[in-house]
Amino acid sequence: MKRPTIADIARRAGVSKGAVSYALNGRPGVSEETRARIRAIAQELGWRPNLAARSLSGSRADAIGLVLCRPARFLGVEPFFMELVSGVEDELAASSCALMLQVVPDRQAEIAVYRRWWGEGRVDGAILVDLCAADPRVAEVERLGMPAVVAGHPSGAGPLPAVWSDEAAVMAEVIGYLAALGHRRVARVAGLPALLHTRIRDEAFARGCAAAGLGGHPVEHTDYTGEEGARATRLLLSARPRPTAIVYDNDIMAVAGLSVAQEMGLAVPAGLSIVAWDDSPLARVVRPPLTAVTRDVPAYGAHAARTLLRVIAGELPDGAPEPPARLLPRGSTAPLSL
Amino acid sequence: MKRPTIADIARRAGVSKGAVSYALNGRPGVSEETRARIRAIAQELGWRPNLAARSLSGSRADAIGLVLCRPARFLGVEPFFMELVSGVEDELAASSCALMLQVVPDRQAEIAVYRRWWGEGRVDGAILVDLCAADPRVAEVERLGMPAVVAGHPSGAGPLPAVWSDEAAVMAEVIGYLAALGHRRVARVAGLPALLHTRIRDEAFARGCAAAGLGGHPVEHTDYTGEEGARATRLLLSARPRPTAIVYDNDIMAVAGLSVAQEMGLAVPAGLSIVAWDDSPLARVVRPPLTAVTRDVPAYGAHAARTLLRVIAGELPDGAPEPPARLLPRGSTAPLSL
DNA sequence: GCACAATGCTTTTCCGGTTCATAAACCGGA
DNA sequence: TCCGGTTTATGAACCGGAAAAGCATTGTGC
Repeated sequence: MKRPTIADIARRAGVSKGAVSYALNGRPGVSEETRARIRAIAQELGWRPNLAARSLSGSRADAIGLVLCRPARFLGVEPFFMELVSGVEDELAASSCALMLQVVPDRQAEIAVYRRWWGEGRVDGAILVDLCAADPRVAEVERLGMPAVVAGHPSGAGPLPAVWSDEAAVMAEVIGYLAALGHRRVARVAGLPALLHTRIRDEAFARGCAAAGLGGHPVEHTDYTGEEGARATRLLLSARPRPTAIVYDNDIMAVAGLSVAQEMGLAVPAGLSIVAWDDSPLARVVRPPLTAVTRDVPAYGAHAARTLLRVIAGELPDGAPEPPARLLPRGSTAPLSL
Repeated sequence: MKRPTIADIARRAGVSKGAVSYALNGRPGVSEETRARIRAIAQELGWRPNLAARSLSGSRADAIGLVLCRPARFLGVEPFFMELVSGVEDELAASSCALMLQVVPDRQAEIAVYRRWWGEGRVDGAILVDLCAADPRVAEVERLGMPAVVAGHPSGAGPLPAVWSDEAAVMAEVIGYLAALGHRRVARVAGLPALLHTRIRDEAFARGCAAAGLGGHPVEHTDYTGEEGARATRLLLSARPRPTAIVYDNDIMAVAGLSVAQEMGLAVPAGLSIVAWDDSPLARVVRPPLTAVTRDVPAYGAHAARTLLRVIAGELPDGAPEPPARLLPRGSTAPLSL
C-alpha cells in the first residue's frame, strides 16, 4: 500500500540512500554491479521517485503550464486548442514532464495563475498563446523570471522565444488563388481585433489585396462565434458592390457564413467563394466542403513544448521554422461566374 | 528573484518557522496580533507556499488528474471535452487545486499514466471519463488506492462514485417527440460501441422505440467522425423503407448527416428529421439549425470535480443528481409529411 | 497558595529525495 | 612498501513547510 522510498531500497540492498540515488539517476558514484542490483530492487518494489521530494531539492517541478484565456463557450468550438494540447503532450511525454492546464476568463486572471504557479513552484515554465498587442503577460513572466515561450508571432514576444508560422505568406497565396479565379472583391471576416495574430492577418490581407491589385477589401471583426460570423457575413453581403469571396478566420464562422449566403439566395461557390482559416473535420462535412487553410496544429504545439523544454534546460531554442500552412482547395471556391 | 520562504518571513518577524506556519495556515498556536503581523509580512514579500514542500510533509499534491483517451483528431472536434475541462476548473479554482491533463492514444497508456501520477504523488485523485464495459481502469485505480470518480453511468463504476445524468429519460423524450410528429421509423447513428454510454443510449433507444410502438429502429455505430456519420447516414437512407428521422450521437455527425441528406435530394426537415445529441454552436449555425439534446456540460464537469474533492477529503459524495438533459427543438425536425 | 490548564511561541523531527564532503578500498608505478 | 590518483560508497546537510513535542508565562479554580 505505502509507496516504497529510496530508504526502503537502500535497506534491502544494504547500501546507503545516497548510493541508491546515484544508481537510479544514472550518475557516477556506484559500480555497475551495485547499480544493477539497486535497479532490480527498485523495479521489484515498483518504486517511483516522489515528485515533491525531487522538486524540493532539485527545484524542478517537471511540469509546464498552459493557460487558455477565453470563455468556455468559445473554447469548445474550436478544435485548435485541443489539437495544440495534444501536440504539446506528445512532446512532453518523452521527458515525462506533465502539463498543467487552466482555463481563465480574462488576462488578469491568467497573470494571477502564472504568479501562483511560479510562486508555488508548480511549473518550470509556460507556453503563452493568444498574444495581443503590448501583452502584459510577456512583461510579467519576464518579471517573475519564469521560462516561457510564445506560440505566436515574435513581434509581440519581446525577449521571449516565439514559435510561429508565417501566416503572411499563406494569406498571399489565398488571395492570389482567389484573384486567379477572377475575384476582384474579396472580404475578410476576422477574429478578435485585440489579438496580435488577427492584426497580422489583417495587415497581410490588406497587403495581399493591394499586391493582387484588388479594389475594396472590407474586413469585419468578430469574437469567433458563429453568430458573429453570420452577422458579419450578412453585413458584407448587403453592401454594394458586394464581395464575391470571403475569407473567414475560423471554421465555425465559415460554416455560419455558408448558411447565411444560402439563406440570402447566393449559391456557394457559384455566387460566393468561401475560404476557412484552419481546417477541421467540420469543414469537410458541410456541403460544399470548405476550401481551407490547413496547418499541422499538433506539430505546432509539439514545437512550442520542445522549445520551452530547451529554454528550461538553459539551452537556446532551436529556431527551426514552423512548417508553413497550406491552402487546401475544396468545393467552396470557384471561378467568378458573372 | 528568489522566492521567499517561511524562514525569510520568520526572520523578518522575529519569530520561529513554526509560528509562521501556524499563523499562515490559520491554525491555533499564535496570538491574533502575531498572526496579523506575520500575514502582513508574507503579503509584503509575496510569499506563496512551496507546493513541493507542502506535499512532501502533508502528502497532498493539490492537483487532480484527467486523462483523455482518444486520438487527437477525434478530441478536437467535440466541444464536450473542453467544456468539461472548463467546468472542472471552475470548481477546482475555489480550492486552489490544479488540473493535470493528459491525452493518450489508448487505455493501456491511460493506466500507465495513473500509475505514474499516483506513484510520483503528482495528483490526489482522478476523474475517469469514457467508461467502457468491464473497464480495466476501475480495477486499477482501486488497486492503487487512488481516489477517483467516474463521469458517467454508475453501472460501470463499480465501487467508485459516479456523476451522471439520466440519458434514458431524455432518449424517451426525444423518441416521444418524434413519434408525436408522426414518425414511425426512427434510426440512430451511435458512437463507439465499446463505450458504456453508447450501450446505455442504444438500450434506451430500443426501449423507447418499443414503448412508442415504433417498428424498425436501425442503429449504426461509428467512431464519432463526420466521415463515419456520413457513411452511416447513406447506409440508413438507402434502406427501404427508409427512416424518416435520425438521432445522432454528436453534432459533427449530425451535420454530416444533414449534408448527405441534402445531397441525396432529401430536404431537412420536410423529408428527414434530424436530432443531434449534445448541443453546440455548430448546431446553431447550419441550415436548418439542428434540434438538439442539450445539457450543461461545464456543470457536469464541475459536479465531477466537486465529488472528487469530497472523496479526497474523505467525505461522502453528495449524491446530488445531475440536472437532466433537455430536448431543444429547432428547425431540423418537423411533422412527417407524406 | 498551590495544582493545573490554557496560551503563545520555540525546538525538533519528519517527509523523500539530491548532493557534497569525506573516507575506505583499490590500483599501478616508483 | 609507500604514494598519488581513481573508483566506490557513506553520512549528513539540505530543500521548505507541517506538526508533534517541549517550555515558559499567565490565568483559573478551589
